Amino acid sequence: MRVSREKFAENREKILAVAGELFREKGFDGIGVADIMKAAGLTHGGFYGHFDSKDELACEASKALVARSLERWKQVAASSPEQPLEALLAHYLSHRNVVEHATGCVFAALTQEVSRHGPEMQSTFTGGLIGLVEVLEDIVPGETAEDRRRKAFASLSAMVGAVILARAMDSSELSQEFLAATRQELTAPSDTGESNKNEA
Amino acid sequence: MRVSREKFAENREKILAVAGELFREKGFDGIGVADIMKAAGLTHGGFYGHFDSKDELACEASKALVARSLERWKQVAASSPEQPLEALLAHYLSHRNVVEHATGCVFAALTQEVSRHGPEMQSTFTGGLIGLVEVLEDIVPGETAEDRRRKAFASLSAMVGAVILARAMDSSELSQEFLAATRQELTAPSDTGESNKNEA
DNA sequence: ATTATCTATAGATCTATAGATAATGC
DNA sequence: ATTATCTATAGATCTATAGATAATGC
Repeated sequence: MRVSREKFAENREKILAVAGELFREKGFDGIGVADIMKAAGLTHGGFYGHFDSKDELACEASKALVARSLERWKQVAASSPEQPLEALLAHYLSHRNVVEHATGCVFAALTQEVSRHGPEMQSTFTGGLIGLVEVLEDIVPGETAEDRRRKAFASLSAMVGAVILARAMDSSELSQEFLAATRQELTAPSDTGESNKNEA
Repeated sequence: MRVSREKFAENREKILAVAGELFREKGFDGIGVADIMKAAGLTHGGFYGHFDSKDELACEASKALVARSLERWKQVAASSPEQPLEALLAHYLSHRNVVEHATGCVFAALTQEVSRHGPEMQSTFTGGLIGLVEVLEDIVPGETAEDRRRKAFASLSAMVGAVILARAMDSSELSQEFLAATRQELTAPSDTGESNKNEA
């Protein structure tokens, strides 16, 4: 029954990968250790050779997901040097990210549970989200660094918020409306009433 | 042990009120029927005289919270006829709404769990969120109804997103930055690069 | 010999129910 | 007599552990 040292490391990664999907799909409380191990092709008892507790798994899986998400954002932004913001909005505010919970954005799936967990998980999410803000700071328009930082925080709020609200809709038309409206406002905002007062 | 018909109705309301707070604080899966009843000053077994199941309670409590939230938004907007949007942003993007989960916005607390529940709860949240969009449609700036509807969807995404992300931060300075940036961008957006090209 | 996994289970927790209890309301 | 609540518990589920098993690696 024992496996090689290499296979052991592979099994750990498999558990982390499967847990990352199941946590995003069902929430930290919505899936048990036994079912995660079964999905990884292992038995329940073997879990505790890899992790001390379910909470440790939740922290490790979150770290991996947050790191991967940040890498992905940097890739997408770098892949379109002409229009990095537009590329990121198209990537993030997508139908796929609304319906595919298990493989979609970790922040859109699990952020509301973070404050109910320990400080380690909160630290992971804080670092990841500020990382995304820093990606946005370099690509949002704005004359001063202060303008861009403010716009980065507000844009990230709108992006994650739009996907979370789109996921709560019971109609795909309404989901799409959250995505399209946010995408458009973050690229070419309509009149704000603060300037260009050329109303009828 | 039996109580009057009037007290029975009072007890039901008490259960709904206590459940509304505990669900928002700990999530639907984070609190049990026994603890909800204890918090309401009743015993576990008595619960099933009021509701058929925990899921029915979750639906009823959500309906009440969503309805109350919508009422509150209308009140706040109506209370400042001169600057209804500014009043709503100040009300919603507040420190209180970040730290007081049990009494704060139901959407900032529970929206991520909605898609894991049944269609009834999804319908409740959909109706509530579209109600908030309609409140915003009447008070956001914009020349056409289409502009305002788009801005309403995008603004709601940003508002709810900002509170959710602020709640995940492990530093109150960063929480505040999400709130302040979103509030400012939704009232007086900075340069977008699409117009007013007066850069250095 | 060491160790990664498996089988089996302890102990805790959770939803829901059954039957008893006692106060209400016809 | 009806019924709202209480006590007690059944049955399911979940985390974590103990001890057995068998393959690896010194």
